[in-house]
Amino acid sequence: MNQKRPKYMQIIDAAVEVIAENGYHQSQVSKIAKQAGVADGTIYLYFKNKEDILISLFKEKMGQFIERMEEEVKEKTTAKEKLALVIKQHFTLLGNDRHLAIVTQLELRQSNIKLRLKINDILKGYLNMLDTILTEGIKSGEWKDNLDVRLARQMIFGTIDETVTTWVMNDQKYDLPDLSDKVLELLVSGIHQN
Amino acid sequence: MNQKRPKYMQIIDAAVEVIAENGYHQSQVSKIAKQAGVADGTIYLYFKNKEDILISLFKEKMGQFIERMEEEVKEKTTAKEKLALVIKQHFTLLGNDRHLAIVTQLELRQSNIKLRLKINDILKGYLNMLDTILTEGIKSGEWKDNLDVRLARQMIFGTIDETVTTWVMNDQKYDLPDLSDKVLELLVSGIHQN
Amino acid sequence: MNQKRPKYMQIIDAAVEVIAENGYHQSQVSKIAKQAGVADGTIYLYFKNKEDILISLFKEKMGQFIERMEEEVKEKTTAKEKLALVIKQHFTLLGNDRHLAIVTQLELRQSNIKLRLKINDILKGYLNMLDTILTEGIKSGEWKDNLDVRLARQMIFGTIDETVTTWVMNDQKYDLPDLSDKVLELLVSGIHQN
Amino acid sequence: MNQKRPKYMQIIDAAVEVIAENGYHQSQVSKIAKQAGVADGTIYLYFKNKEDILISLFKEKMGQFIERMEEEVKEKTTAKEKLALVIKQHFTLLGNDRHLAIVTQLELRQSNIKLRLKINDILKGYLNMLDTILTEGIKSGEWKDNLDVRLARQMIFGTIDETVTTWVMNDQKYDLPDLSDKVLELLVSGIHQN
DNA sequence: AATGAATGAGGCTTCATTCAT
DNA sequence: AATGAATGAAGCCTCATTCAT
Repeated sequence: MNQKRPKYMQIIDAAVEVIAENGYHQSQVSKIAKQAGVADGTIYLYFKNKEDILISLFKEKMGQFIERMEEEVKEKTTAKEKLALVIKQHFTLLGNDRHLAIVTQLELRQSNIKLRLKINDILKGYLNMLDTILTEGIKSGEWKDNLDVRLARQMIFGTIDETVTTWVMNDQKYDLPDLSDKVLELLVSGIHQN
Repeated sequence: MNQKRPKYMQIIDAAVEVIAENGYHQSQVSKIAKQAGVADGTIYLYFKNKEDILISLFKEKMGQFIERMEEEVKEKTTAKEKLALVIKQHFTLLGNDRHLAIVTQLELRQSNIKLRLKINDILKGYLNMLDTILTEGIKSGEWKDNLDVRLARQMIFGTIDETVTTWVMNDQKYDLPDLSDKVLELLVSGIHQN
Repeated sequence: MNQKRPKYMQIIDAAVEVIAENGYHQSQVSKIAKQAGVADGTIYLYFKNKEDILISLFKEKMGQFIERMEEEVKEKTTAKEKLALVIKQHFTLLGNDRHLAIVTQLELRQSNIKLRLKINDILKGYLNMLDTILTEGIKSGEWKDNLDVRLARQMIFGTIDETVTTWVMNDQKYDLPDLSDKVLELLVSGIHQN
Repeated sequence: MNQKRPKYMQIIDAAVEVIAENGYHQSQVSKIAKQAGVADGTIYLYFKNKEDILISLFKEKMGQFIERMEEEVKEKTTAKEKLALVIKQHFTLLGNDRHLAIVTQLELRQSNIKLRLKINDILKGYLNMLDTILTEGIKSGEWKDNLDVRLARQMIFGTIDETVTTWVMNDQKYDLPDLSDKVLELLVSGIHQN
């Protein structure tokens, strides 16, 4: 589909760039069209409306990322290895694409609730994957057997998300993937001595 | 001051209610004024502009909360007790005020970057408090001595924040303060067996 | 009246100063009240509304000036002497009071048509005086006997007014009363050789 | 350009009409758009903001007039003939377009100082032309050789302007171009006998 | 499939005026 | 006579979307 309709991805990539550079509220459709090298009206041949651009953007960028990761996770055996992979990949994806990181961590969150609920739907796959890893780890005896999976998943996702956001807000001064091991260790062992 | 200028808090409370019920982008100044029972122009006797209402809202509600908590934290002795208090209080404040929770977790995040940076400034006090608790716990031997304080703080804040947001997005179906102990335990001991 | 109600002139003088320094559209009633050292509401004990301040301002400042000049003109004998006096006095009044000059030449003209018609009413006395001087000069043989009094008056007033306005717009760099003789000569003899 | 962008002149002409009929402060953008038969937003495809409409209005109407007159003046030989042409044309332009006369003499003067300074810039061409005519007349011996050019120009412009304004304020009861000869004679010979 | 000129709804803020004290 | 907190009407401009070409 993308090859047959090359302008589709062209517009999405333009949107990421424009939003990252101008901010969500300064990213008018006309600006995205200009950056994509198409007319304003052309946008509406590929997307229903502006919101659809943003949802599609998230779906394309994160959806593909999640699918790919689900594949790779299968190749790991222990739950800890799987969790390590998720963290590493998450940090690597955004650590290598500053524009995408700015858009997902800061700009896209300025959208209205309706859009954010749709974004959450896309994230469901990610969260389900975390749940699976957690459930497997409990079964295998790696994790506590009385672990509250939902809370644990919120801790994992909340920690990853907050770590990326802080990194973005600090102007990406340090290397994000470098933090993977320490974050994994924190999530697995907590902060206490021993 | 608030007693001498009753309309100040009156407007802020109205803003919380209006934003929680109508959403950030559907909360016109005129709507807030009507809810507060004052004329539109009266708003501008107490606030510089619309953005100032939102910053003041966050400052009053969260700022006071943070100050109060800093006092209470001093009365606890161990770092774990202090962390337990913070989590409990945080969940209790927002768990008891659904409107405020909606506003802080969902609506206020739709504001522009400039406003969010000002909100972050107010949150600094909270984050500093967490850092202090972490540093003390390291000194006292409660926490790992090689703990990365910044990452640990991001885990704690990210977990608390994500837990509240999930609770809000699930229409507050369950009791938030009830989760305090489990969340504390997760943060302290991690997810692994033993 | 002015001595019994000292705040009346106090407010008018404040208005001149505020308008000269801030411009017509930046001269809010509250600013004038503050400059006059009275409360906003007090203004309305002395003036019907904001427009009334401006009309009164012009009436007091120009009205008195016109009356005084009408007296002084009587003491002169020839029409040319009378015209010379008018020009000299006009230039001197405004040349010595830069604030008043700014207000009458620039700021007050930004008022709406209704106000300007009222200002024109006050100027009637001035224009009538010019008409009288012109009529007398024709009778005495000083001026052309086929002189169109209305046109001649428009030339005289237009020239004086334009001269003052240009002086104000040039930041009052040169001395205005110094120009009196040359302006008189131009009006009397025109620009042609001989 | 005007033929290729017909809406540009359409909007300017609408602005003249609306301002002449409703007054400067009652001429909302929406009213001008309605009169021009376009949507409000269309205004902003052709003008930066409301002020820009007014500046453009003056530039188009007076600017073109000045340019045309500069051409025609060249065809006259004596300074007096040139001055006669200027007066005649000025009176004819505004005498034939009552709406434009109302706008330039009354309404546009209510604009703020910033706008009026821009209008003055456009008038510079006109004033320079007067200066040139005066300088040439001095050289040719038509005018006094000790003539103060600046003052003479202020007399000429002030007289023309005041004559038009009086005509407008008197509801254009008499014929303006008819006054040209008498005004010329006054400016050239002054008011005195012989 | 592509264009881009045209549309028109919608809200923050100012400030002259009032009136209870 | 004096205060000053409160009122509330009113308009410029942006930008997502459409549609004739």
